[in-house]
Amino acid sequence: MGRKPSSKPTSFDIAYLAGVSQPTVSRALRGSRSVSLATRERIEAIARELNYSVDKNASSLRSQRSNTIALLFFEEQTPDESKINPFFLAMLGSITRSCANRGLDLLISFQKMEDDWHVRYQDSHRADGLILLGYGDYTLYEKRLTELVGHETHFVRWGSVRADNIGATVGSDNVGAGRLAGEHLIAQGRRRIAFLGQADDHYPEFADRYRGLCDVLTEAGIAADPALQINAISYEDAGQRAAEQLLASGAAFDAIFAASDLIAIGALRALTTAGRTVPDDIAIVGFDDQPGASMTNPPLTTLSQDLKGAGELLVETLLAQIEDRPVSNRTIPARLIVRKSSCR
Amino acid sequence: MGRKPSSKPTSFDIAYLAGVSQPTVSRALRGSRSVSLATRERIEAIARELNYSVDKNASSLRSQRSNTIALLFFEEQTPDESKINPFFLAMLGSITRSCANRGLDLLISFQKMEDDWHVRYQDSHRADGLILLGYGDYTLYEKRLTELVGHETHFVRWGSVRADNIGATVGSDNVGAGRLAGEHLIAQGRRRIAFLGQADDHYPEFADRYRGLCDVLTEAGIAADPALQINAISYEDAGQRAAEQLLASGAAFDAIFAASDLIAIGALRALTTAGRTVPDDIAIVGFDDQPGASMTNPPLTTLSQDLKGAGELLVETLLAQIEDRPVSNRTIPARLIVRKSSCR
DNA sequence: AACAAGAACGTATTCGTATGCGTGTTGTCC
DNA sequence: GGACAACACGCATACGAATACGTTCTTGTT
Repeated sequence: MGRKPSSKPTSFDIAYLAGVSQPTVSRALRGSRSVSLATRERIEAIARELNYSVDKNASSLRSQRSNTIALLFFEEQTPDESKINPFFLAMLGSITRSCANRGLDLLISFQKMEDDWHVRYQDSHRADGLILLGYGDYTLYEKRLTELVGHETHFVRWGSVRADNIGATVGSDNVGAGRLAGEHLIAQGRRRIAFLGQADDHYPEFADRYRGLCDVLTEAGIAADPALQINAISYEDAGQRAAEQLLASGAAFDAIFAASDLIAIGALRALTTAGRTVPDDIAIVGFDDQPGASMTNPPLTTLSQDLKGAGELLVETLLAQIEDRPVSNRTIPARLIVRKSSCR
Repeated sequence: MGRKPSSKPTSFDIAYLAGVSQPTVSRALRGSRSVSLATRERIEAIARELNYSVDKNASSLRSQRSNTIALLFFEEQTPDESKINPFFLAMLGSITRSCANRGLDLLISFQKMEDDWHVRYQDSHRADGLILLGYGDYTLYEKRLTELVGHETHFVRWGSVRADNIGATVGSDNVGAGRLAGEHLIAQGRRRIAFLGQADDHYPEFADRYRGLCDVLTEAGIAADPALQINAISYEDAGQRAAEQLLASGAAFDAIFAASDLIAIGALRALTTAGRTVPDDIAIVGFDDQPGASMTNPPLTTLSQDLKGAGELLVETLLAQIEDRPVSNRTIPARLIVRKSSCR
């Protein structure tokens, strides 16, 4: 049995004071059924009084479980600025909340892909698994992801959910969201709907949104016109340039579905500059409902992704993987937020 | 000596392969001078080949050092949304970078103050120290901070740097920044400069900015008019209301120094609505240089805080405290960004 | 009454690394 | 040539909690 309760109390100190052995303290505090209620309550009282807290390192070492997950951001852009995508920041909030609710610690890093994540986080037992948040060209990362799988690293990523994905994926139902946008615009009497955003495999989420739009157009008996799809990555300038390009092409259109709010805002500026009015001449629908979307002129109709649900699902999926429960990819429905920019 | 190199290699496996003892491996990998160069290189080669990585838990347990710091956000507002202050998000980026450079892990949490931080993070040896980022009424937190000091918790906070602060503090030179704003406006020929922002002890950073302005006015032989100071917390509506109040008061003024960009943007809107032109009638200077400050109409003159330096200094100060080196409060100079809103 | 089963613990050991202390070997200087 | 220091390691153990495996009482069963 331990002796004098020194500076930082250990489970031995508690054991001594409670007149039991150290393992009993450990069991009691973890709520094991094999400790009598009376003993447990006595131990808990002493622990509370001493302000005892389990040593995380000792606990993790013995149990081989850190109850910590690592959140890794990877973006290709970001020259050297700490200009983080606002969408992921909101996601960050939602993930921290989910973790806190489950008693998990959260490590974060914005390190580039060059590093050996599995070594740094999982092999060193810092974290039990990884959540990957990225944006941009996914094909660049496939090699890396394959490596992670090879090392039996637990991870979940946010992105476009497809059957052939490497690793577990959670993402918005981008196709469904594209449909919502299309249906709404058609209901508003629009027929010539342009899409501003990359539509190739390098940006699968954007491509999915475009596909949803095309599906709905086809079902409504409207042919999707490839001339109305203009590439744009998710920045205002890109949106502005894309809209200018669309205007310059001379193609007729009465609506724009932008793959992100930033693109939409850029397009809005280009249209206004060109003398087109929104929503009278052209309806616009954005994507993300980012702060500021409601403050444009006119306020932007957009699609809101369920970030709270996303964080929850990411953590839940990762946990399932860590605990060897069956894991499946999951999508989360998006919600249409109707504002002035799409309604005459 | 250890035996068969099993799944996850340990220092024993390496020791066995290198024909040395485990402690020698430990020392070699930590770069101890008491291991010969030849031996160290041999060990390093084997470690690399086995993809060995030191077990963080075992290491931290033995050395009583986690090489991890915890970043805690606390805001009073935030209904339940994950609406994080953009300024702190930028700070987050800068802090993660500093930590990465020093090989530190970063834990983050948005938990409210109710929790026992010192217990959760330091007493459990999750982290060696805490960085506190907050906004709003500091007086609310003093009790808590005193508690942290009482528990000998290592922490640094971001905020107004004053001699009587509880705990180590790092912050912008708000007084100096206020002076910069004042000097600039006076140089532009302005004489009646209003200040929009709280100026009481509950928002010491704002109060400091106001004081810098007042100092410079006094030195220029201009009496600071208390009627030109209107309270406002850091939101657009607050800024708008404050400006409306100022207009309604009938007080003459030819410039506004807003305690934050959000306040400035709100004020800008109020002025425009009231038919005043910026910068011809009224010059405006904001604070923070937040993304979007350059996109207002006219673009906003503002003060930019050195976030990169801030993250660096926060981490450095915390580390000094952890390692028992002398710690002193530090301020960081702000930089004036001149744009159209303040120049005729 | 004898025995099985379970409750409620204790004992010994384990997780993987870091560190205090001791030891053999070499070199060197007078 | 002997003494002493520096070097390069090994040995034993500590860090603090979790866990495999017994052991001791109860209690119930037939």
